[in-house]
Amino acid sequence: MSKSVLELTPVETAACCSPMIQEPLSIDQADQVSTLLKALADPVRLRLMSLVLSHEGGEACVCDLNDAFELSQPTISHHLKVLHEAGLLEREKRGVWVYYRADHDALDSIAALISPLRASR
Amino acid sequence: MSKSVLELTPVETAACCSPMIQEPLSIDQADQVSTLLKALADPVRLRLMSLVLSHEGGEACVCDLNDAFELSQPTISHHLKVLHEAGLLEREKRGVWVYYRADHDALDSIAALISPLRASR
DNA sequence: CATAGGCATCGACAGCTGTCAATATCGATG
DNA sequence: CATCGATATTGACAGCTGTCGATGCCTATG
Repeated sequence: MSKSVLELTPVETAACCSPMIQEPLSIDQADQVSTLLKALADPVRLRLMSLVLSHEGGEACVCDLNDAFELSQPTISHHLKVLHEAGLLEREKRGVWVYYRADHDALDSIAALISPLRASR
Repeated sequence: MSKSVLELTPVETAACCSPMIQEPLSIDQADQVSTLLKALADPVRLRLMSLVLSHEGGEACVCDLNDAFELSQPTISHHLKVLHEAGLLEREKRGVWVYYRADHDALDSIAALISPLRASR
């Protein structure tokens, strides 16, 4: 999933407009976007994303992430898996440690839908 | 809930930065944002939002919305209630009909978090 | 090669979620 | 005031989700 999930027509790509304002989302578009939003719509996973994004180098080791929560290690591992399978986090194993970094294509897919709603009246 | 749910410091409001990049989300911020995202993270509710947003006048009658889905009337009513209670849709009864329109403050709260992620790297 | 530690997977379980049929509510209208 | 039509509420149920303890896998290191 290296390409943006949400395919936009030229009209939809215009600065002012989003598929959500320009015209109703198709069923397929809604399914794709909701998959991404479901992955993000959890307080633990939001904090995981923000920890990775704000960490130096834009990546964080699982060991660091575990320490930021009062949750069991399997639970954090589960949340990281959800984010990874949704395409929001990339995983890289280096030696004993596993590092996660944000996948900006997936973030773009969400932002492309949500951002244009901001300025509209 | 007429005020933005997500309070931003001046630094966070700067054009380039989001709380998610600038520094990790607080637990409270994550809880608030995830509440909004949970309401939005459903294909039916995404389509409902887009139908309301793209409808002329920025509002839509429940009767129109029901016709757009092959779901029972109580199910659509349930989804509208979820969006309304999350603060994403405003409800107004006029005569026999009920009209829904988007609450742009709530949409701003989400966009303020997500939009800045778009340009980053 | 035995051990230790970092991380993932498995199995279980309580709680939440989406859906529907049935029913209630409420305003318009005859 | 009796009825009808537009929405909401209720109750029920299957399926999904977040969490944990136990366990497995893999890599470094002695």
